[in-house]
Amino acid sequence: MPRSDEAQAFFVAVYEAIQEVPYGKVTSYGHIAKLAGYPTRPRQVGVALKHLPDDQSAKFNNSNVPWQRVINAQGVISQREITSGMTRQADVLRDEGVAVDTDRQGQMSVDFKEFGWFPRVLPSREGEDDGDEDEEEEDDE
DNA sequence: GTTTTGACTAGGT
DNA sequence: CACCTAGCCAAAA
Repeated sequence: MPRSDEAQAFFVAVYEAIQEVPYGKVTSYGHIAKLAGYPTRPRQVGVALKHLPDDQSAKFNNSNVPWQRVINAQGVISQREITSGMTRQADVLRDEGVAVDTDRQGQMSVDFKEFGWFPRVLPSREGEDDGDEDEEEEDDE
């Protein structure tokens, strides 16, 4: 629970933005920040998620906010204090049909190209030179 | 009160 | 490509 009203407003904006992420897709903290109207605070998005209530009776909680669809701009599930949380996130994503690959360093990455929400959050614009790019869908803003 | 931390990012070296 | 830095700002210490 945020202490100030201001922070609470931010939390709410973030949670609502996250609820817009479609099933089976992922997006970045930065993109959520922009969508919520606070383009300079991707970091605080992480804070909001960290404090997402488990309490199912709360207006926003870990079952009505698809927290698992938010990963970092590099397409990787961010490391956090509670390591098991990462595993759980990967698990839930796979359950949605999102392919999560774990590399040697224990980094769990998602192929943004295939599962990214908005194309503009792609970490890099590879493949545009040879035209294998699968082009974007449309979005609204 | 003040200081440190951190589920981030874009840009610079 | 691998690091480093500066912004960021709510929580926790």
